[in-house]
Order: sequence, then structure tokens, then C-alpha cells
Amino acid sequence: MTRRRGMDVNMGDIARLANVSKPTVSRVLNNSPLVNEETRERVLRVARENGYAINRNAQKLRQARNDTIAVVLDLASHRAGRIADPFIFELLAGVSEALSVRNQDLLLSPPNLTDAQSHIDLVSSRVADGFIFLGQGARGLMLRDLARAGAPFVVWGGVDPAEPYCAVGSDNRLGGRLAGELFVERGARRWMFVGNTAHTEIEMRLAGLREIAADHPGVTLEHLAAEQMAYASTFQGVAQRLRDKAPPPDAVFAFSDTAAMAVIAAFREIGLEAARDYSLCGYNDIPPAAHFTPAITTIEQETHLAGALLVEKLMQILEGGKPRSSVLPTRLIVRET
Amino acid sequence: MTRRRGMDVNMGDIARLANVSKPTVSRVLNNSPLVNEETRERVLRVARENGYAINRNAQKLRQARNDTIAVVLDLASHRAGRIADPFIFELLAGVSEALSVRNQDLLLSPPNLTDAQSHIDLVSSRVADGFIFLGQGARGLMLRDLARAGAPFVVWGGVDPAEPYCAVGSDNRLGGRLAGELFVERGARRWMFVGNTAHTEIEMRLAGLREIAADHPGVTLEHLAAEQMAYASTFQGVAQRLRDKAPPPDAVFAFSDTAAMAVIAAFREIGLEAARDYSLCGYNDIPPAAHFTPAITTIEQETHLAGALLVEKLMQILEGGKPRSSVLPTRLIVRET
DNA sequence: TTGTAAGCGTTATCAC
DNA sequence: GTGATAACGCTTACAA
Repeated sequence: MTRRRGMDVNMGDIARLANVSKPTVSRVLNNSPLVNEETRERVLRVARENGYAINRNAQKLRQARNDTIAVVLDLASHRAGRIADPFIFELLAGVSEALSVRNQDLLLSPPNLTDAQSHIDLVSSRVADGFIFLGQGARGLMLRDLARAGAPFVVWGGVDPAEPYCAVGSDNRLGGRLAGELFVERGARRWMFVGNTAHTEIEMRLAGLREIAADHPGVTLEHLAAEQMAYASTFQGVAQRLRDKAPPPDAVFAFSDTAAMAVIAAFREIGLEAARDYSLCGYNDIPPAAHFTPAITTIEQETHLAGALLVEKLMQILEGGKPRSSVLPTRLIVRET
Repeated sequence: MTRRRGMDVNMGDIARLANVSKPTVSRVLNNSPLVNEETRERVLRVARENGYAINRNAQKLRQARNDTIAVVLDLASHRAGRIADPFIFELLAGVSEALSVRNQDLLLSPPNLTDAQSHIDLVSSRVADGFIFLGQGARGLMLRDLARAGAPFVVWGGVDPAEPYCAVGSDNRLGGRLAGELFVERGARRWMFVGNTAHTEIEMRLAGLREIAADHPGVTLEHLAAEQMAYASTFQGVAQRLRDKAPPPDAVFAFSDTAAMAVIAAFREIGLEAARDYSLCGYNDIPPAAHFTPAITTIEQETHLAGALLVEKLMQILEGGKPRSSVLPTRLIVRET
């Protein structure tokens, strides 16, 4: 950056120019009520005139808190089209907004942060005060370690009261049950679940579906792993299964609406159409699901408030509190499939 | 965080425990070649044993650079389903990875950063060294101001050699021309462009399409604004246009594949099918486009390298260089529509 | 190869 | 209300 007027001004300079001491400038900048109105105005004017901006590193060095939160996204999964659904970014937008309201910086966690220790180091290095994990992913174990170490964090994902950390998520088990009840109503017998159960939230959906299946003799439940969570690999996985001699499922519960689209495409290859030949339920209610042909039945999550809720709980933890986990409502939206 | 052993250890403590001075510890931690191998090992051992993590704020305070880059996403547009295409997050993943390789922190820019001054303040406050804008969005003017102020930044978006800043993007104008040539080949006469031209990159696509249209007498080109970039509003905009008495277009170029899906849904409402009744070209080549029914013709962008390229150019700027803008290849992928 | 001393720009403490 | 002084934890310059 070209050295502009004011670029290298520090608090001492402002203090001198305004005929006050450094602590007074500091007080003004921190809206301390202890400062004379006249002084405040003078200091602010001088600061403005000189293009002064406080050095946040010096500030952070001196203070206990960093006012920075690290947000952990499973970005690696999003490379190469391995994207679950765009809905995780609505979540990110909500978190970003909630943090900004509280004047907290948002550090996007680097992709190489994998074990508990590297997360702890980030806090020890005074880079971030705590973490928000968006999606448990396959890191249940690491999260338990992190909780045991006492690191401050909250998680968006499956809410399990047995876990030693605070989580916010939709009622995934209920989601699974709702899909199951729909399939029962439709008279389907050969159910299939598509999703990677290494992710806690997805495992819980399968659990809910399984509960309903168990209540209905004659119903079989098949599980297709879909490890990659990618559109293309999900499509291929389903297509391959359908080439088996085994009779095709007559009901499918997919881990996302995008995955549901992959399911539709794969079934279409062997001449089967959703709605006509099998029931299909997605997850997330992304906008295109409603206008898809056929319109996709799905489970809606309450993500509007999630960001604010996650941030609020993390702030409570940072202030020494022990907020409880929250389960957000989940709703079945019945469409053509 | 519970105070664990080693939590409050600083460099002085390690120095004392290892029988060396602080600068020596510093040298070891920064891989200086000036340290004796034996000393290095002893220091590292002591540091490890005491769970020492360097205080990055103190480090940043002392050094010229911050090793933090602010990434600007138009997150506001992603709330309420206003998402163009998930492809922007592949870009984010690429940037995240490239930054992490260079040990740079990624600060996600807060949503309230709108004018040039607030961006400049972020640099003056020593929070970030520079910016990466993912998508020009409707901030062409602000970017020019920012460039004039000498702030270090690079942009993913439309590349215009006349702009005073470094940009990386696909050849949007060529993309528009490719779509136009396809429409000519298909014999279409009533073309429609769907997209918000306040975004430079989208305006350039329209410009390319317009060039081809101008070369072909008898071809009309209509522009549907689609300001919100959302799936739902695009669907509604197209549906409303189709209710006009004017004859429907026989060729549509949409600003994204997701938008193309909205176009298909809207045309279907009046009984028109892509491929059969009109040509359709999307943008980005997202995975579902290939398996959609009908399979969507689209323009592919080279996003794999974009993240690394953006980071590299920004680093050059931070070192005083003046990297040139880059245009990445663009390819038409002809499918059913 | 290592150590001493100074300083980065802020805020906490205490005195007035 | 305001100011003097001492940290915060690190790196740079210079000396040995």
C-alpha cells in the first residue's frame, strides 16, 4: 500500500496532537464514560483528521480475549464437486452476520486442521477464542477429545445429549421418522437409505427411518453408503446398485436434495420414475427441489436462526457458561415424489 | 478453557527451561539456520513438553506483515436461497488451500464491509494484509476506489484490462459468444439472456452474446434482468415473461446452471420443453447439469487453479509487484439442450 | 552460534 | 477526569 498520510500514526501521536495522554485516547476509542465530552470530541476529530486506525494486534496482545472465532467448514469435501447442498452456506452467512453484530472476527479454519491438538494450538496461539463447527462430519471422536481438553466450541449437526459438547441442529431422528411414515402411507416395502453414516447427523436420520421400518413387518431397509457425498459419486453408486438382480427399492430417503436429484437421474436410467415407480424424500428443501420435475418431497430444517444461536451459545461458553444443546424443528414437505 | 499445564507458558519460560535466551528460542521456532543442532533439539523438546504455543498477536505486532488475508464473499446474497451456484465455494476451497500452504490466515470479511474506506481501515488496523474478492458483484465502483487508494487486492470475476486492478476470471465474453454460436447453429432467432448485468462478469457474457446476435440479421436479443440471482425469483421472472403475449424465446442463455434449471421449470409451465422447443445454455457446469433431464448444455470454467492463482498474484502485490490479470479458458459443453 | 537491550502499540493499574 | 508507568510476548539490531 502506498504510504498515505496517516498510515503510520499510532495512539501516542494522536495523544500528543490532541494534548492528552495515551490512556485517554484509549478511553475515547473504547467509549469509556469516564471521559469529558469536550476531550472526547477533540480526540475523535484529531484521530479522524489523521486517518488513525487502532492497531488490533497490539490490542489483542494486551487483552485476554481475541474477539476472533474460527469457523470450521468441511471445505475439502467441497472441492471436486463433493458438495452436500448449498444450504451449509446459508448457515455460514448466518454465523458471519451474528459474529459481525458482536464485533467478532471470523477466521475460516485452514484445511489442515484435523486433530484435536491442532485446534487447541490455535487457541493457545491466541489466534482464535473458540470454534464453530458447521457439520460434524466424520469427526465425532476428535470433537470428544476437544471437549475433554476443555476447548470452547459449538457444533452444528446431530444433537446427541450423550455428547460432552454443545450442539445445535435439526431433529434428524424425527426427519428419518417422518420419511418412514410417508413411505408407510405410500405402501412401500423395499426402502433404501442413501447417505454416509459416518456423519452423526446422517446416522440419526437412518436411525429414525429404521425405527419406523422395525414397526412394520415386511418392510426391508437397505443402506447405500454414498461415502463421498458428491453428486456424481452418489449417482454412480445408485446406478450400480440398480444394475443388481435384486429388485429395485420402492422408496428412497436421500441425505440431501441434491442427492435426491442424483437418485432420480440414476433410476431414470433403468426406466423408473420417481412418484410413479417409487417414493423419494430428500433433505434441506433447497429452492430447486420445489420446481424440479417431479417436485421433490423433502425435509425442511430451520436454518434461519441457527447462526445466531450457535454464536450466542459459544459466547456463553467463553464467558464461563454451560449452554445446553438445542434441537430445531423439522418438517416434512410433501410434493410429487 | 480450563487452565491446563502449559497454557500460560511464554517464550521467556521456554528460554529459561532450556538454558538459552529468548532470541534463540525465536530462532529455533523460525527455523533459522543459525542455531546449533543440539540447541535446537533441546529447545524443541522443552517447548513440546510444556505445551508451548507461540503468541501470534505478539508476533504480528512486531512484524511488518500480518499473514492474514481477508476473503470477501457476497454472503448476503446467499441468505434466503439467493445463491448463484455452489461453484463459488469450490473457489473458496481453492483459496483456503492455497492460503494455508503459504501459512496465511483466512479472515472471512464481515458483511458490513461495503465502502472502500471500511476495507482500507481493515488494513490500517493491521487485521489483514490484503483482500481477495470472490465475484465482483455490483461493487465495480468501490473496487476502483480501493485500487486508487492503493489497497492490495485481487478479484475473481470479469477481467477488463481497462480496470486499475488485478483480476482473474474465465473468458466471459467468449462464453457469451460460444452460446451465441450454438444458437446460430441451432437456427434460433428469438434469443433471451437471463442475468443481472450489474455484475461485470455477467455483463461481459451478455456483450459476447450480443456480438454474435449483431452479426446475424433477423436475430433478436431480449434481456431479463434477474436481479436477485435467486432460484425462486429467476423462476418467477421467467414465468412472468412467458405469460406475455410476445412469442416465447427459442434460445435462452442463463447466468448459471441453477438458473438454467429455473428456466426449464418456468418454460415447462406453459408446456415448452428445453431441447425440443428451445435451446438453453447455462454456466459453470455444476455436476447435476450433466444428469438433469434434459441434460443441460453449459459453459465450463477452469476453477481448479483459480484459488492458487489468486493467492499467488496477491502475494506478488504484497511484495511490491504488479501482476497482470489472467483470463482462464472457457469451454462449451454441448448436451441435450 | 548465542546473548543483551530495545521497542512494536496497546491497555491495566494506580495515583492525583 | 486524566496522566505516568508498567506490562503484554515477541523480534530486530547489535555485540560478543
